[in-house]
Amino acid sequence: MPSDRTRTAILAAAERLYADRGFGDVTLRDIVAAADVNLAAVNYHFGSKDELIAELFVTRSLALNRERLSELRAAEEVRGGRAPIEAVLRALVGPTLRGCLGPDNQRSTAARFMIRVSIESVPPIRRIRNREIDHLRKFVAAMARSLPGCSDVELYWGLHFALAMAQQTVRDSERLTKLSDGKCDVDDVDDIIERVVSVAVMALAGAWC
Amino acid sequence: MPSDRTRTAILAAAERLYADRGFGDVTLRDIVAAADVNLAAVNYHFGSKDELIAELFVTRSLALNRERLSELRAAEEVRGGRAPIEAVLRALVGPTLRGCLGPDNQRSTAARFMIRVSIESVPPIRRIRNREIDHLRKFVAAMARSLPGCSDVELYWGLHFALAMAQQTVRDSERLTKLSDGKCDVDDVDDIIERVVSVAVMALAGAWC
DNA sequence: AATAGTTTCATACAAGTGTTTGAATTGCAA
DNA sequence: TTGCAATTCAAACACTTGTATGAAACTATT
Repeated sequence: MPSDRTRTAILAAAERLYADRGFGDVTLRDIVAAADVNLAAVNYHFGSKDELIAELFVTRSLALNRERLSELRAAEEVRGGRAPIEAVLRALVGPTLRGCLGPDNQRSTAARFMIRVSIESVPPIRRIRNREIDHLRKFVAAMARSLPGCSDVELYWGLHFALAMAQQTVRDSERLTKLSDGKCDVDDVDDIIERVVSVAVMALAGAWC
Repeated sequence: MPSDRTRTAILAAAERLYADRGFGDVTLRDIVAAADVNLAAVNYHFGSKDELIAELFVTRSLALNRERLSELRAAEEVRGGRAPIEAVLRALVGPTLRGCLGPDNQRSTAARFMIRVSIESVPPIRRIRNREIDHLRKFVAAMARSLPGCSDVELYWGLHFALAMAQQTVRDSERLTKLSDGKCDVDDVDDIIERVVSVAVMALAGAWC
C-alpha cells in the first residue's frame, strides 16, 4: 500500500487552488508549492496534470450526485415515492448552493471546485462530463412522479431553469450583490434555495402541468 | 488615416476564434494565421494581446447595451414610459438569445463572443466589466416603472434570474438538447425568449409585487 | 524621382509550461 | 545489516507563449 500522504496533499492543494483561481491560471508549480511536494510528484502519482484534474472531477462529481440522490430518496421515502415537487428540486439545487454560498467558513472547497468545472469546462473534464446527463435523468423521472401528467418538455425546461438560476447565483453572486447594493443577501442560503425552488415550481405549474 | 485592413482583419479573426473556442486556447499565432497577417501585427496595431481583447470587448459591450436600450426605449414609447414588464424583460434577454441561438446562419459572432466573455472572464476583461452594473441599473429602473410598488429586492432577483436563465440556455444548450433527446428545441428562439420572460414575470409576480 | 513616415515581415528573445530523467533518499522485508 | 523496491528530488528538456527588434517593403507628399 502506497503512502498516500503526498497524493492527498496534492489533491487537496490542487482542489483549493482550482476552486479559488480557476483552471486557467493554476500551474503545476503552484500546486506543488502549495502542497509542499516536489514538482515531479504530480507526474509520478497521477501520470499527468490532466489526469489529476480528471481524478479530482470524478471524485467530486460522484460525491455530489450521491448527495443529491440521498436527499431525493429521503424526500421520496416520506410519502412512498411521491415527494412534492419542491422537495425534488431542493434535492437538485440544495447541495451546490449550500456548498458554494453562505458564510465563508461553511463553504466547501469541493462545491466551489465543481462550480469551476461548470464554468470553465477544461478538455480533460469535457470528456467525462457526459455522464451528468444520466444523473439528471433520474431527477426528471422524480419530477415526473411528483407531477404526473406534466409533459416531458416542460419538465426538462423546469429542471434546466432551476439549475440555471442556482448556478448563475453561485457564479455571479458578486454582481448581484453590487447591483443590489447588498440588499440581496447571498449569504442567506436557505432563502436563496427557496427562491430558486419556488420560481422553478411556478415555471412548471404555469405551463399547465 | 491608417489603412485599417490589417486591423479589422485581426479583430474579425480574433472575435470568431474566441467565440468558437474560448479565450483559453486561442493563441496569437492562431489569430494571425486566420487573419492572414504577420505575427507582429497584433502588437503593432493593438499594443498587446490583452489590449486586443479589451478593445473587442468594449466595442461589443457598447453595441449590446445600445441594442438592449433601443428595444427598451421602443417599448416604453408605446405607452409613455410605462412598458409592460414583459417588454422590459424581452429587451433585456432578447438580443443575446437571438444572437446566440437559432439556425446557424443567423447567429452572430458578436453575441457568441459576448457569451464567451460571460463564461470565461479573462483578466483584461474583468477589469472593465464593472460598467455592466450601471447598464443593468437602467433595466431595474425600467422594471420599477412597469411594476410600481414592487420592492427593489424582488426586482433585483427577477432581473438576476432572467439573465441566469437566458445565459445558461445559451451556454449549455447542448446539455438541454441531449437531456431532452431534442424535444426541447433550442433553435426556436422566440419560444425560448417567451419562456424566459414568462418565468421571470412569474417570479416577480409571485413575490407579491 | 526622392524622401519621410508608415506598415509589414522574418526572426529572435525571454519567460513559462508540462514532462522526463537519473541519481539520491527513504522505508521495509529478509 | 543488507538488499530491493518505492518514493523524492534537483535539474534539464522540449515546447509554446507573448513580445521585441531591425531590416525590408510600401505609401504618399514634395
